[in-house]
Amino acid sequence: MSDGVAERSRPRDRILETAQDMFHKHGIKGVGVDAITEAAGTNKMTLYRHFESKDELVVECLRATAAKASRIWDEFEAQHPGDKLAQLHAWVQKASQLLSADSRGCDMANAAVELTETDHPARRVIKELKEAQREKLVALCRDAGIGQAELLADTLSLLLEGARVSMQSVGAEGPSAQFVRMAESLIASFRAR
Amino acid sequence: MSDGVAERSRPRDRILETAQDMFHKHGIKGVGVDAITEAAGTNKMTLYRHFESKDELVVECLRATAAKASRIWDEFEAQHPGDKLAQLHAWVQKASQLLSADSRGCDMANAAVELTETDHPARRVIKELKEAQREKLVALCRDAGIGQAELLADTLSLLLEGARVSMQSVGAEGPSAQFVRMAESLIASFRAR
DNA sequence: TCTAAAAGTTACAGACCGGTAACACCCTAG
DNA sequence: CTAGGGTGTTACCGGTCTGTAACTTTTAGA
Repeated sequence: MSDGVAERSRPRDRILETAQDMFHKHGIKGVGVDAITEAAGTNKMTLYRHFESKDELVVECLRATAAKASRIWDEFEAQHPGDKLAQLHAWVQKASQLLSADSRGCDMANAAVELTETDHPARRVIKELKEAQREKLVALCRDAGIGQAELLADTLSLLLEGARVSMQSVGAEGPSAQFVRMAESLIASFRAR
Repeated sequence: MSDGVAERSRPRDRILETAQDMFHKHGIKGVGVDAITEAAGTNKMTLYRHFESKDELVVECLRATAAKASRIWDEFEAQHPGDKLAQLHAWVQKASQLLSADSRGCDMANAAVELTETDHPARRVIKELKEAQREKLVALCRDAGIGQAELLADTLSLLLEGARVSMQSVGAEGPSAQFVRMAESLIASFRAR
């Protein structure tokens, strides 16, 4: 009898994974630590033995999701070794998959919207992780031989960020439905210069 | 002795205006009705005499901000009567002003991120108001003589939406700093077709 | 098997939340 | 002047939240 998400692993791992899922679905302020621990098949005391506060748990969740995202970049390299342009197209393809169905968008962006306290510990790591992702995309564009790599990377970033939040306000049939077409024609346009 | 935001107007108006400001700054779940009424120079009972719940207050706030935004479109027409292309450039200019300093982005998008309950009354109006804004921009692009008006409007929408959320995660010096350049070169590119 | 660490259990503190009841007040229209 | 609606005040309800204390049970390793 498995608890679905929560297999019999170490409680800390179960809490981290369950928290990621619940924060994503219901928002950070929309889910309490009691609900997390119950869904993870453990209890509140155990959570507070592994994480010094809910805020720190949030930080760890964001780091974990960023680590998962980072692994996707490794797949790009594995699928198209050395072919940076193909990897860029793979990025577009992967990004478009994030826009299907009922996804609730980017956890880091959502957290930035939700956690308005300017001194919240998560704000630091959100900025760090987002900047790291940006530099990865810039490097990919540059290595793909595109002249204005920073500008293309930033444009693609904003398009994706916008598409992921647009989905949450008007749904997947809104402007975000055209993401792939926008991104591909942008890349073509930049390559033509 | 004026209370800053809260002049001596009708309590309902003060509550509405104060709530808009506080929801924008601290988020919806980040501010309680007590804090709103206190800042508005009134009390909780008066709030509940004018709004049947906090959720309904949120809805009214979103409608109010949308109405303000709608007034800006009238300015475009007033400043450049009949010249739809100039109005489109004015839109870009106005949009870029939303990206300066420490703005917390679009209230409707933020609310969509924050209010994860699928049956929240605000979700209806967010979708309605966002779709209305989209159609306005599509019409503007079309009337400006651009062929693929829908695609340009959607691209500009996603860019702005992305820029406004990017600001909240990495700040105004991130990708959103290039918004004007992106938007203008997009418009030029669409016009050249 | 014995031991020590990890995990579970129960109860609780203190704060905040949305929302309501009852009552006193004030200000304006008639 | 008076009546009545809008407003202010205080107190309260029931619920939820993060975080902690004290204690018991389970688990894993030597």
